Amino acid sequence: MKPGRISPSTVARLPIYIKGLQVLARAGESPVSSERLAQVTGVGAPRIRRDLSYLGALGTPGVGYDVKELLGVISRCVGLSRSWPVALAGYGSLGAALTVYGGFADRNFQVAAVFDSDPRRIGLKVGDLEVLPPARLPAIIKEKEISIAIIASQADSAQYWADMLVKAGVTSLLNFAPVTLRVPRGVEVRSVDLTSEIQMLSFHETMKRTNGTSGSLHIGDGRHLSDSMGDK
Amino acid sequence: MKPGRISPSTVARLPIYIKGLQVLARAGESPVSSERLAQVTGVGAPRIRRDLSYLGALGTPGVGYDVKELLGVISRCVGLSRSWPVALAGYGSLGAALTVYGGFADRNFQVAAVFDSDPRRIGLKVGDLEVLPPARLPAIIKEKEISIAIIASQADSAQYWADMLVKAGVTSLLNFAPVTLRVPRGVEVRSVDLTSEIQMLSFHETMKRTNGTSGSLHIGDGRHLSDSMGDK
DNA sequence: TTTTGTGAAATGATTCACAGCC
DNA sequence: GGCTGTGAATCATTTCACAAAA
Repeated sequence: MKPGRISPSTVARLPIYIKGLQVLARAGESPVSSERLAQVTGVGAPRIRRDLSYLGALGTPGVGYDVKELLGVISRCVGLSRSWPVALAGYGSLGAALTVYGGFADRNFQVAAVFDSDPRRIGLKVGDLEVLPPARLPAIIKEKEISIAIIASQADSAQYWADMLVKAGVTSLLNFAPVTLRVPRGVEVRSVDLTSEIQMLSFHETMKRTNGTSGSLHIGDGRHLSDSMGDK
Repeated sequence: MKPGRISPSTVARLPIYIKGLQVLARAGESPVSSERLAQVTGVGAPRIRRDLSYLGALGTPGVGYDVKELLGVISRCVGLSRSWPVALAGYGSLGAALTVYGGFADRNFQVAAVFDSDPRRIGLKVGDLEVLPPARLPAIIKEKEISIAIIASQADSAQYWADMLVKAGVTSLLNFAPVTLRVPRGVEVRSVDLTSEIQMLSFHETMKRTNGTSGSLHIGDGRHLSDSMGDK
């Protein structure tokens, strides 16, 4: 494979490996074989070996991978060697839940600014921050050098926030609103949609009831996590 | 293509088509060409035509697809011709936000039972339901014939809920906890993990800063997708 | 003329299988 | 003996390009 280029499917699995390795690290289990890591992550061992080979030769034949070292390499690769300030657009109950949620507890991602256009929410305290109006967005994004933002607004204002965030310099968006965002080239969008996810599940249930009762019918993209299609 | 078999990638796009078609239907735009639908959904026109061909011949050459008819076919296919009772395991702030959210407003999915193991939460009112302890789970799942569940618990109890739900008869799980769930064959799991999603974004940002400044580096799985909930 | 539906080609991802190293 | 890393094979998905339909 071409150096410097890691395939989307592989990128989608790196967080899974991180999660699995963290569990193993806490248990003091090291080294780990691709087979063992396969048990922990649910990803096939050959895929794991190929994915890891993209990050450089990391394992020792006959032994396996050193858990701490591997965790370090993957973490660095996905950018966890630094802390990322994140902007949140939309402070409804989902936005509020997200600020509390565990993902931010690890300190690699910090909510650095919260915006909402509803006057009843502007000024609310969020930890040591407060909810700001859209007018403040461009200056704050630049001042705090924020490049990642989460959109947790209503569907009808999601594109508005996306446009404003991108214009201000944000190049990665995590969208929770149920709309397809239009963004310029070079801006990465990950969308997480409860409706879509649950529809995929009801599709699965519908197939199980319609097609024969074959329990081995396997629908779903295998990605453990959000995605795409291709999820993921 | 083999009848009865729709590829995972296609399934992941059906909700996108539904969303796009709903927009077009509200605008009274019909018929729609694959090219037009491509503009609205961000999915390529040839992919759309092939995906739709899996559902049976639906379009009229030279004209396009009838929006209402197409919406009906896809909706039926993903199981939206009936209503699905859904169980929620874990009633923390995320769980609470999910019950409020838009995804459930369309009445195809209704929260039919809420469970939590924290005594301080058991008994809380959730609409006309109340939060129940794990001991009540098996009977309720059977009684209400629930086959789809959402896990919105902490990471450390997610597997516990998954095991209990599956044993009670649930065959589709939507997991919001940042762990890889182990489930038997035939059980479908979709995982939505804020941490993973945001790590994929920080990977993107890291690559942009590391590799040349090429703005066209395209990471991510291409799913435009979108998804879920607004912030009422 | 417009647009679908689909073989055929191209691209991408996963698995196999084994040489080479510890 | 055990396990990694990887070329080759397999499998899946996407795109191309065009014949047939309206």
